[in-house]
Amino acid sequence: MVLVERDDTGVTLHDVTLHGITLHSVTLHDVAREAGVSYATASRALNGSDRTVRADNAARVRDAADRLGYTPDLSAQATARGSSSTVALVVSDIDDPYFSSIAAGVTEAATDAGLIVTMAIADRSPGLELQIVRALRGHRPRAVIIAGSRIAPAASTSAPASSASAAASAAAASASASASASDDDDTRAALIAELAAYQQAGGRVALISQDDLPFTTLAIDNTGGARQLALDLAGLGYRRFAIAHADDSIRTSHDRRLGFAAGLAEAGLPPPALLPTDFTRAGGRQAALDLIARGHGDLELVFAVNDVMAIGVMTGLRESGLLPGRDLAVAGFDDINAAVDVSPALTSVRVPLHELGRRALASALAEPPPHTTTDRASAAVSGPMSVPIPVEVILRPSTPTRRHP
Amino acid sequence: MVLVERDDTGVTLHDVTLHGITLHSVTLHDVAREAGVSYATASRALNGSDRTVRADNAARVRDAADRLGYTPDLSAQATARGSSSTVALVVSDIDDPYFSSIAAGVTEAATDAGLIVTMAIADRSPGLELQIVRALRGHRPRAVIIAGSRIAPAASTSAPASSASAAASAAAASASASASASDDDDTRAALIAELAAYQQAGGRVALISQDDLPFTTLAIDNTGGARQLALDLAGLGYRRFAIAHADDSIRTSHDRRLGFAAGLAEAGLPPPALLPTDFTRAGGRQAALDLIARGHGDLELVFAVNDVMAIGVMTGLRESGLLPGRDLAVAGFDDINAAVDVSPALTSVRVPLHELGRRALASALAEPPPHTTTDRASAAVSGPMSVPIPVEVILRPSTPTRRHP
DNA sequence: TTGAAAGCGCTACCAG
DNA sequence: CTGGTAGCGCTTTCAA
Repeated sequence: MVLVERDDTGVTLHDVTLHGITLHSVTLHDVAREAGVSYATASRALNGSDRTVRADNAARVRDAADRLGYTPDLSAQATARGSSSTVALVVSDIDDPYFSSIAAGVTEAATDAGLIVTMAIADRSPGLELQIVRALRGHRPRAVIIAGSRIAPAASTSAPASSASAAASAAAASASASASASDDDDTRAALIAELAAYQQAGGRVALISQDDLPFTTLAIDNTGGARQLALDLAGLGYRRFAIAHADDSIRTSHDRRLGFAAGLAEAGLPPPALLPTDFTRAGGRQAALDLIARGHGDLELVFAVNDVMAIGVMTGLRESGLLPGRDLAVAGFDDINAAVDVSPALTSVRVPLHELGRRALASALAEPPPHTTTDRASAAVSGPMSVPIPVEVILRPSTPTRRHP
Repeated sequence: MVLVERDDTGVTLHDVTLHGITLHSVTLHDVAREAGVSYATASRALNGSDRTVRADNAARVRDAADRLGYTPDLSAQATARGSSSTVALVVSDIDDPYFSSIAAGVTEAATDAGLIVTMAIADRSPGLELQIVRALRGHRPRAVIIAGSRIAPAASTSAPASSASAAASAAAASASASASASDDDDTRAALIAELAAYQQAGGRVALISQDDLPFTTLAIDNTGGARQLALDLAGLGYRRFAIAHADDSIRTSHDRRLGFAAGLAEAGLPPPALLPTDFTRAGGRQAALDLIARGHGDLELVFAVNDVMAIGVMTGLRESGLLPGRDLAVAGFDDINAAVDVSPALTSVRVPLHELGRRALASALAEPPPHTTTDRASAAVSGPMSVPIPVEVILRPSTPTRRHP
């Protein structure tokens, strides 16, 4: 199966015939022979950590290496070393600007660290997410970063807002959330177990925006940001609000909704009307359509718990013949790139998505090892840390200063 | 370094102490012992291709495997098999909706094929792209998909349109393109060599929208789409056009520009004014600002060679006090998700990005092996194929039907 | 500082 | 159909 043929230049080629395909590549062996040193020395010169190779030998090896076009086989390195040079990134939906910005940050940081990222898409399903994390184990990644879990599976999504009044729908949302609670809890427990095992095996994990799991988490200040937004909007003169939000099983939605309500209360304003819907652009649009269809009364502003929804709201408003910003103000959360592309530009709460990605990787890598051979207790001592990610309100034309009549 | 300890359940744990970190994982060895069969049999039962394991044995092995929580070490598998289970995806900028949609498609298809994708970001630099492809080799991916190369490096980007008249700038753009041509050519040649070597080694490659390289390519019908767009727009009553385009070294821009001009000619209309600028949102905005600043005369419509630029144009128009669609129509190309979020919704040429990603992976995987051991000539016979990707004009409110005065 | 050789976890050959 | 075993390409001890 393996035939080693030598040509006059001393270059050795390994031709591995496999399934009828001929692979062909330069190995460390070839480099060593070409450089006239041993296998071990070549290894040390090229990828060794404790560098104890004489300068001239090292040079000859490096020389031979790139004369031959040698690239270390990372898989082999990984098996030999017991740890790979990859990090795994799990996102709900790479086609969502929120996640693609995070992915950009993670990838950038990984590249800087000499790591390469493997990406998987959980499609907003905790079940799939769990499955992915399991499959990922096989790659023995140095770290796994999960962005955007804790999204209710499709089945448990709240009933469309169209079918009921705001108040009734909110109740329905809670009900459907508890209906699937036990399934969700199972998945959640399994994910925790999986991640814990992975961590035990030396892996690092960082979660983005899921402060309810016992792992290092980058916690976006959803509550504080929404609260501040409410306060700032009140300062602009707004008095009557509605919130387009998703099922409470989506922590992000839940926290932002509560934070916003808290800010309103703090400003001495009445509680907002609730517009329960999906956590998507379509959800936002539908919420707006329904709202206008049944009459929005004296409502002045709709806060959607994320920008994608807010953009949906703007679209829905327009389809209903209303001009966002003028007839009804709109605000979102996340400050995705598109926030400045819509018109009027969208007021939002800026989350440093790109930076968040960078820091997620950094935090994971910086995590203390699970335990050293000598000190098994240390792991328990330094528990999962929470990295707070501050956010910032960005006022834009979608919420113009309001002159009260 | 390796100590094997056996506990009463028969489970064996390998504790590998490395750099002071203790890894810990279940190997095939453990599974084999737990199931009471040989190593080889366990391997066959779990991941073998030619399945010749007695049913009861197979069952016992599977059983043991998930009792122990065994996951094959993919790196080890890859070294042993000589081929990995990953595909590499190189995109210019994952935070750009064009690429993130493609990435979603590739990832989806990869998951379906049981492959996992490693992603790298070339940051729109051919140099970086080359570097990445080189680094990727180490992972021995089954296939590499490159989306969006042939983007001029920052240094050779055309001069800002603001500094000159449209005509003069166009000349400048060509000039700067040729100025950096030799550097570009070097990089290009190196990339081709690298990819060819990779292919020789059994790898598959698919390129998206770079029909000038000798590899399987998914060729978006840029020329035809732009031509059809021009024709349709003419049908709507438009007569005087401008094109916001980028440096001609960016093939995509070049082809779309020429296709559009051809369509105009075909419709018996005068050639478009040229607005050379950057291939980005900022570029589009700047082009619009400059255009309005020096007076757009009787211009009726601006075609930007991609949606991101078109959205920039709309923003620039608004900043100049013009209403896109009413005062000046705007059209783009790509039909990214955001095209329907802006207002008025953007007329564009739909490129099936998600599907494109799926097909890119499929095409790469379907590629004939470079050559079999017996038939070295076959590779030359079945050269690189070009997979045409049809596009479709989508008319939206940013280009309302025009009544001529 | 170097070379020999024993691993890493797994696959695939060869006898039986 | 099964077990033994020689690889895969690399790292890292261990003596020299």
